[in-house]
Amino acid sequence: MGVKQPSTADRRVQRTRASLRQALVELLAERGWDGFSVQDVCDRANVGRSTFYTHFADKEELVAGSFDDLRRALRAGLPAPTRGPRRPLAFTRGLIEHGLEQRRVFLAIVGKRSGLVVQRRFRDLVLGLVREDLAAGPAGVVPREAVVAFVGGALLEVLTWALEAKGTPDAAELDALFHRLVAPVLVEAGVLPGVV
Amino acid sequence: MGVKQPSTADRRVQRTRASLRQALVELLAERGWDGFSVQDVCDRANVGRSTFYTHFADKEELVAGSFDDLRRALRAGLPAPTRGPRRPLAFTRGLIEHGLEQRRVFLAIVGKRSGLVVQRRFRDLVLGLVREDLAAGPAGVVPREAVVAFVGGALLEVLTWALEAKGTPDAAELDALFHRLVAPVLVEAGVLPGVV
DNA sequence: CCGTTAGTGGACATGATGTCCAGTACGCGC
DNA sequence: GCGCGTACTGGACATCATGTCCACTAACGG
Repeated sequence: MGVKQPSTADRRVQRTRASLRQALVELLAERGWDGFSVQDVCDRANVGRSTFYTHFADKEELVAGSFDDLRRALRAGLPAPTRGPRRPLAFTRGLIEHGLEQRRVFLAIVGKRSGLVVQRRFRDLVLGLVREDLAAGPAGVVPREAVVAFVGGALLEVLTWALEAKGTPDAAELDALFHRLVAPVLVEAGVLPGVV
Repeated sequence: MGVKQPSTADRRVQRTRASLRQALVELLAERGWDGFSVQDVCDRANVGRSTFYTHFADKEELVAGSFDDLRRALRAGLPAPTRGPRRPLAFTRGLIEHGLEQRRVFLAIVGKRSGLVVQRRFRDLVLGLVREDLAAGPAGVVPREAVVAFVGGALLEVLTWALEAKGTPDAAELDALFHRLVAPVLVEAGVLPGVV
């Protein structure tokens, strides 16, 4: 899997990797996943192609790290756990904001010019966040994973819809819209205490 | 786009295309989208590779036809419009049944060994069916397309979850589960007349 | 300041794609 | 049935991206 022979400490290594990641994100936004080759990434990053392969096995392995960063950012941005009833799926606000800000990149991830690996990775990230969030709540009547799939899928597609929409939607409104639709689902699933 | 110079009437053409489609579906189920080349399809179908290109521009164009067939099958399988209130999203039953029957193929379409084109095409198919279905209902408070995205995404992921689950789920139960979760969404969106 | 480690760039093998063409065989209409 | 036309054959070609390898150079860190 990992081909990372170079010792992470070395400055040269850090600069090389940073350049490559940067170039990758730019090219992804500009041309879509299939729109550029490893050679292109190296050209833009000013890195020899053979160097690329001493760090990453392929484009996919390179992109993986960026997703880890994103995941960390989204988890970090959560509001402090206040007292009282926790608002479920609070992370959606950050996700939606981030998505609308970095619209070009997210469109490349989620849109029709994406690549399977990228899309799948993003989907796993979103489903993972939903899963973690719901894990905190009470067990419901419906299988937990079914609810995760239902809610995660809905979130993914609503976000995609918003990103592909013509105008620039408002993050707050969009988040409210999603929560309006998802709340009754959580109640029905018994995950959220609601009108019994 | 279409490279179909051969006249569709000719028997040779029909046999050739049928063989290719058949081989495609088999290979898709066996090896996943990236697991085989145009050459492989031709070998299995007993068709010259150059012949392939006189019919289709690439693997993607070949697979497109199969999806058209699937869409037609799913629309045809709907119950006759009985009097009284129409049950919304009735097509899900057929979709789920079909998916569980043809599990291997569907896993190849929806699973992690799929290809972007295939997944995207299937997603469009499902969202299209949802859109058509909801179009029949009353306009709601929430943007129609948002509801389509929400419901379609949820359906896609629940189906994926079921297909990837270890055991063999029951189609009827699964359909009931989905409808249980989706019903309150339709009510909230104002698409389904419910408890006001 | 020097030894170690990373980066360079070019060569090479591989494998898939898509195009083209001359020859063959098969279906269709007469 | 027969022959005309069209589809299929298969192999050659050009192209392109991948991934590996290696001898050489540069720069980091102790």
